[in-house]
Amino acid sequence: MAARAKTRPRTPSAPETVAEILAALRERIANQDIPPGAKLRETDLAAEFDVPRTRIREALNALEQRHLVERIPNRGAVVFRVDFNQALRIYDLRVVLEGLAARLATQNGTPARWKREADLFKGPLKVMVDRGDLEPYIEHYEAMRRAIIEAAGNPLLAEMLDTIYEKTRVLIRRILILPGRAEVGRLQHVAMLEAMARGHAEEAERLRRAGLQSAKAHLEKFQKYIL
Amino acid sequence: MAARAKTRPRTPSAPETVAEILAALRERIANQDIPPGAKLRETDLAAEFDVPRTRIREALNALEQRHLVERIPNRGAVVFRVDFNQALRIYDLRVVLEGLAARLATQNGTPARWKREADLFKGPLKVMVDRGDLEPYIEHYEAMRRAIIEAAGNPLLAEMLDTIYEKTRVLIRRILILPGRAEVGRLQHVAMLEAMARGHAEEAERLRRAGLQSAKAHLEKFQKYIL
DNA sequence: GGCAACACATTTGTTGACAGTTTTGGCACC
DNA sequence: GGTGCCAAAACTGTCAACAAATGTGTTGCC
Repeated sequence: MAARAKTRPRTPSAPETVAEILAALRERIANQDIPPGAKLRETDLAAEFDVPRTRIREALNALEQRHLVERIPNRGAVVFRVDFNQALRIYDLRVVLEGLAARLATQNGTPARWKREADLFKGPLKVMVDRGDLEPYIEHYEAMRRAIIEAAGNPLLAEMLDTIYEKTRVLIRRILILPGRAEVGRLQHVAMLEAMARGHAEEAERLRRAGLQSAKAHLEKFQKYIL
Repeated sequence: MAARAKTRPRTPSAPETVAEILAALRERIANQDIPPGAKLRETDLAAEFDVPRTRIREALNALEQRHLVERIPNRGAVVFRVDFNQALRIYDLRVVLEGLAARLATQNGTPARWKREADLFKGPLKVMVDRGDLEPYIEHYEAMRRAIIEAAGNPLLAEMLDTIYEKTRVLIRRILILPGRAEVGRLQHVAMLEAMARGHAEEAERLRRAGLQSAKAHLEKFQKYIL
């Protein structure tokens, strides 16, 4: 799959289409490689990606519609800054949307799938948390989360969660690093996944909501350490 | 407010900016003035609005991102068709998002506001439903719904609900016309609004969710009459 | 030395023109 | 009379040049 000369004559890592440029910029903003408040100059980006400026403009339009950048007339695009209140509002949305995802995933997926996931969180992932080895734990958490959203089978839901998750991705990591938080979260995930393995959709939804509410409470409590 | 020569030299009803054109097209698609499957030709729209084609293109890009039109390469934009399964998925989203809106509105708004609304649904609006005078009833229902979303005070939530509501606006009307449905819905709204007036946020959420679940059930039951 | 005003450079916004692709209409052939 | 093919028209996709606005640096005056 490395060399498909027809569709991609250049190196695979060079973004050229609007969609590719958009994805690259979304990634950078979500990782805060481009920090909040930073100005995105069209000319610079056009030079960097080696594409006409019009294409950059289209990508910036898309970012604006996702509220990842703010467009100030005649002054360009600035990376949106998520303040504390907005972060809380995003958590309110995550509570209900991820709750829905858990319910639908329970109805659509096989119990065995979630049983396997629960065992992971009880075994290897517990060891990681105990060791304070959080990076691989976070990675697997995100994979589990994506699996649930995927299994929910509602593309519109998936897109909404994408849109809001990328806005708080760095925040989520900062919450997880708080003392004791990772273990609390892990136990909540185990409880939810076991409910899913038993096929209890409503209970899975309730547990997912409770887990995110408690994460939100942590955010409020430790606001000054996070934002 | 009729004649502000500075900011709007022409008649107020002539859309010129991208935002205005976008709003006009969204309205037409939501009303099915432009029916699903219809092709939107850039040249025609440019001529109709008397703006350069590039501006139409930008509006179409925005519509594409909202999944209101589908862009087929070199073949233009086609109005998206919401099939039965997609309609059900949209209802799943409405259930949780409008439930959240009801909960937040209860927490943020004044009880008197919701009491007044409940009385409307018990008095004048009941008369309308009994008479089969559904058009003004629907109009007030939508106003009440907007008031709740507004009071929820979460712009991102408001935007998400906008995005999905406009896709099923015509469907909602067809469900409401089903025999007996309007009265069932009215009673559910009364129950929810009274919970809101009592300040019972969680109960309001639960009732809103139940109301929309029952609307979804109607949609499933009478699928052949609606789609 | 500080401040205001002007001119220049930089950046964003807008548009028409050109290129590529699909559709349509007509014509010849079977 | 129907069908396949070719050419022309119509439409979308791409871009580079032009226009407008903003920020910056310099100069002159108080």
